[in-house]
Amino acid sequence: MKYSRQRESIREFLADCCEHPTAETVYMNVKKEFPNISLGTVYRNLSLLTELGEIRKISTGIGPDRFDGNTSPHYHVLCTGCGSVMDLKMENIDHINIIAGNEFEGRIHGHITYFLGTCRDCMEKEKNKNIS
Amino acid sequence: MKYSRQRESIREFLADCCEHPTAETVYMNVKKEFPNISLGTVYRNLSLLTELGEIRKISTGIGPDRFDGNTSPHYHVLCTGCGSVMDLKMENIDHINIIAGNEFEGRIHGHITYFLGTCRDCMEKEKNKNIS
DNA sequence: TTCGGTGCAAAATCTTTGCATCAAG
DNA sequence: CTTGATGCAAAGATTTTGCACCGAA
Repeated sequence: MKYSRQRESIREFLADCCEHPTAETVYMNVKKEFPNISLGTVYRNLSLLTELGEIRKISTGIGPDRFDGNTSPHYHVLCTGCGSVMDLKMENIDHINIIAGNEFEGRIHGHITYFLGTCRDCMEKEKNKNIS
Repeated sequence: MKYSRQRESIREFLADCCEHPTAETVYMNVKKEFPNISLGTVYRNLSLLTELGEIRKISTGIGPDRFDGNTSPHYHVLCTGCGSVMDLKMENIDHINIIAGNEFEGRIHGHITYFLGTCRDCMEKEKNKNIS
């Protein structure tokens, strides 16, 4: 594959970014370095990097897809209050693949899981609402 | 909520349908009974029924959302070969919510999980390809 | 020089919505 | 009657793609 400065910039942005930006957010940020970059290029490179396994795509079905520069195996929580996506520090749960495979007449390769929850900030807000 | 024959037909189709149709597929089928029904009405009712908990929405991020008339707790496999979505008979894995909550500074309500796999048909096809 | 990558804009895909009309209560 | 639901079509939101040009090798 041929090198491209735009792709490199996207990769770097995702590596440094601890949130889980959408394509649009990546676009806005990479635009600072490459004012002429187009959204199409961002999408093309995000797909490419996802296929190469250099970044991960997070699809929750709620709003646009998000991307994660951290490819080490880990899970996410989607806060149902504010919609933010956070990393989750937790032990491996790959055993659920075995459980799923027990009565399935095919092969299970893996799973996609994200948790639904309420983040600390939203819990605060709830608490304050109940007081007032 | 006011009764509507269209909504009832959508609900019935999903209850009888053992696949996991997309909105488009629901539309095509309900059209047999209500030739004038519009896709907008189908979407409106699918959202409504999902909110009421009478059907479930399955978002995999691959292709359009799918819907499931079976609301009893169960999991799905997405065949990476043919894209079909199948029910999975398996024991409850709600303990992963506890695991996820252990080091999270908020509350975990639940999880969305689907498995990736190869269905029996696609395994057959793979086998035949290797022979020929 | 070659060929893959880019920018741009148009299109494709999926879903939601405004509005006049229809039908359930 | 009243009000929510429908049909239709237009618009929204997100993502993909065709094509001429540019830049990495």
